[in-house]
Amino acid sequence: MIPQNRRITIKHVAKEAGVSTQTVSRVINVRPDVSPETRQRVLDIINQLGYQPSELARSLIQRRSYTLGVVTAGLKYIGPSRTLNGITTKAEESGYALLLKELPSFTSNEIQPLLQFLLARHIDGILWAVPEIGNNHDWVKQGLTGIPVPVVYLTMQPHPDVSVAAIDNYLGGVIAVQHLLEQGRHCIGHISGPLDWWEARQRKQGWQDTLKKAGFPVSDASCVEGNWSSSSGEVAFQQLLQSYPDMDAIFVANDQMALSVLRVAHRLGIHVPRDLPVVGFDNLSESAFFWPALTTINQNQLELGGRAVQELVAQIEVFQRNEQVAPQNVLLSPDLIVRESSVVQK
Amino acid sequence: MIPQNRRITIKHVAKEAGVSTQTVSRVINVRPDVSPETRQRVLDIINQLGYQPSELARSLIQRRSYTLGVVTAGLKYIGPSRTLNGITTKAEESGYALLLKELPSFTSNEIQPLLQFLLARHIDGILWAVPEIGNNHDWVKQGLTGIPVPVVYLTMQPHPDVSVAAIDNYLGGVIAVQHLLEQGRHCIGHISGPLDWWEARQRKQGWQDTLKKAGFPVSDASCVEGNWSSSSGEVAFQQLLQSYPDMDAIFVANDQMALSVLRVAHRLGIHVPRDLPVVGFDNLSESAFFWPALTTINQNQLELGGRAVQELVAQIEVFQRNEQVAPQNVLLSPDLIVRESSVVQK
DNA sequence: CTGAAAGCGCTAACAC
DNA sequence: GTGTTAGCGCTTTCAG
Repeated sequence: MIPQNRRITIKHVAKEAGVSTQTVSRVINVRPDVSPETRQRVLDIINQLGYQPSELARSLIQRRSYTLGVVTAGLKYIGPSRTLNGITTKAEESGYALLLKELPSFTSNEIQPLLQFLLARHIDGILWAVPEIGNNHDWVKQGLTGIPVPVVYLTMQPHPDVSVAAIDNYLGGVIAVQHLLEQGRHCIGHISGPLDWWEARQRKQGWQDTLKKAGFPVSDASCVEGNWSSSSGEVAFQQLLQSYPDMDAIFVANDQMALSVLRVAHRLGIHVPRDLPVVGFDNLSESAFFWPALTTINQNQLELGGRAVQELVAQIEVFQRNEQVAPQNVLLSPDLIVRESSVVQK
Repeated sequence: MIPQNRRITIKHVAKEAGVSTQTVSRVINVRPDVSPETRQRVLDIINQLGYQPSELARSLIQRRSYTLGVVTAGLKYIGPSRTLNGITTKAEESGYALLLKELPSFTSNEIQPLLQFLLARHIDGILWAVPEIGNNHDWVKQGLTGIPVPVVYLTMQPHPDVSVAAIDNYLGGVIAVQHLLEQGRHCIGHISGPLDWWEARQRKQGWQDTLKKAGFPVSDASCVEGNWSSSSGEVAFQQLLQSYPDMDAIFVANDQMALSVLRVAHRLGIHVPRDLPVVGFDNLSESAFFWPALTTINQNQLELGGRAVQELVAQIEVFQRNEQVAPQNVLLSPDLIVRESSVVQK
C-alpha cells in the first residue's frame, strides 16, 4: 500500500509560515497588502514545499475557470488540426486552458449533452470549431439563448446574432478563377466539394459569379461535385471531361482532388498546364511537390484558430463584467500561390 | 446590465423538492437508498430546472476529476493529429475529459511549469504524446518520482520503469526492406528521417539489419538523412544517386519525402518501379494517388492513441485504489500496403 | 497589514 | 430512507 498522495494545501503553507491562509492567499495573488518580510517568508515556504494552488478550488469560488471548451471534428484531417494548432497556441498565450471535445462525425447533432458536459466543468466560453454542413448548425438559430457563456463559431456562414470566425472561401473561388482568366482561359470547369458543406458552396459560388461577371457562360455541365477525397476527384474529373469537352482550365475545390486531376490528366495525355491549367485549394505541404507543382489557394487556418480565441477571450472579459457582448464576425482572406500547374512556360 | 448568471445548484433542487441536498446527491449518483417516490420527485425537479451538477465541485471533494492531461506537439502535422483523434475517441468512450496542451516545439524542454499547470487542475493522469527527439525525454529518467499521477508516454523507446505506447518502427523498416528483397532487389538505399528522432533511427535500423541479415552490404553511401519534408527528400535523393550509383531500390522514411523521390525520378527519366522500386512510410491519404501510387508502411496512429488512453485509464484505476501500478509497454505493428511504386507489372 | 468567518457546490460519514 | 455535520481548497467579506 502506498500512502494516499495528499495534496499540499494552502493550510500547510499557512501553518508552516505561521500566518493565516488568508495571508498566503494574498501572497499567491500578488496583493499589495502584505509586509515584505511576511511575503518573503511565505514565498520561501511555498518553494520549499513545492506548493501549487488548486485551480479547481479557485475556479469554484471565483466563478471563473480560465478554461475554454473547444468542440472540434475530423481531427484526422489536416484542416481541423491546423486550426486546433492555432487555438492551442493563442490560448497558451492568453493564459487559458483548453477542454477538448471531438464530435464523432462532422454532422453530429447531439449538442445538448455536450453543452452540459462543458458547462458542468465551468468553462468560461466555447469555441465551436466544427464546419457548417447540412443542418448541423441549425441548433444555433434556436439554442442560442440556452448557452450561458460566450460562444465563437468557426467556419460557418457569418450571422448577425453570433460571433463567427471564418476564411472567406467565396473570395478564394474568385481569386482562383481570376488567375485562370488571366492565363487567357475562358472555359473553366470546377470540381466542387460536397455541396452540403458551406465552404464548398462558397468556393463554387465564387467560381460561378466570377465567370459570369467576366461574361463567360457557366452551366451545369461545367461543374461536378466531389467529396474532398482523391478518389472522388478522379471520378469527377472523368465525368467533367465528358460533360464539358471545351474545358480549357479547371478549378478544383481542394488539393487532394486536384492531385487526382493531375494524375488522370497525365494518364490521358492531357498536358498540365499547356492543355489544362489547374488550380487547387488548401495548400497542403505536399502540393508544392506534386507533378507538376500545384497552384493553389492558401488558407491560414493557424491564424483562424488564433483569431477565434482572441475574439472569444475578448467576449469573456465583457461578459464577466456583466456587460452586453456584441457579436463580432472575423473574415480572413485566403491567397493565391502560383506554381507550375497553372502557368504555361514561355 | 444583465443579471449575474448564477448557476442552479443542488440547493435549489433540494429546496424545490423539499428534501436535503444529500438526498438530491443520492439521486444524482444513482444510489439505491432513496425511495422511488422521492427519487422521481427529485428527478422531475432536476429536469424542470435544467440542473446540471458541477463536476468541479465533485472533483474537488472526490479527489478525482475524470480528466486526462494530454501533452502533444506538432498538431499541424498529420501524425500527431491522427493520434489525438484516437485519444479523443477513446477518452469519450471511457468517460474522461481531456485537458489539452500543445508544446511550442517538438524539442521543448520546459516541463516543470507544464506539469504544475496540469496538476493544479487535478488531472487524474497524463498522456505524454510527444515523440522522443534528441534529449527532450531526458527528464523522464529523473523526473519520474516528481509526478503524483500515472503517466503513459507515446512514441518513445520502451523503458522498463514507465509505460510506453508506440508503433514498432523498427519492424516497419524490416517489412519495407523484406518487400524490396522479394522484388529481387539487393542494393536498397534509404532516405532516413532526422536521426535525432527515435522513430527515424528505428526505421533506419530495421532497414540496415534486414539488409545485413540477408547478406547484402550496407554502407554510409547507401543512406542519406532527410528532415521529413518533401524538399529535404529531393536533396537527399539526388545525393543518394551520386553516392550509391548501384542502387536498385529505395526505402524512404516517410511519404512526403517519397513523393519527392517519385518526382525527381520522373524528371531524370528513372522509371519507378522498373528502374527503382520505392517504398514510403506513413500511408498519407494522398499516397494512393501519387504517380505511381506509392507502396508504403501504414501505422495505425488512431489505434495507438486509443490504446494509450486505455492503458492510462487502467493505471488510474489501480492508482486510485492506492495500489502499486506496474508499467506496461504497448508496441503496435505497422503493415505493408503494396501499390504500383514497388512492383513491376508482368 | 493581518485574521476570522462564511461560502463556492458538492459528498463522506455519521446520525436518526 | 433521510437529514445533519463537516470539509474538499480556496477567496471574499469584514473586523481589527
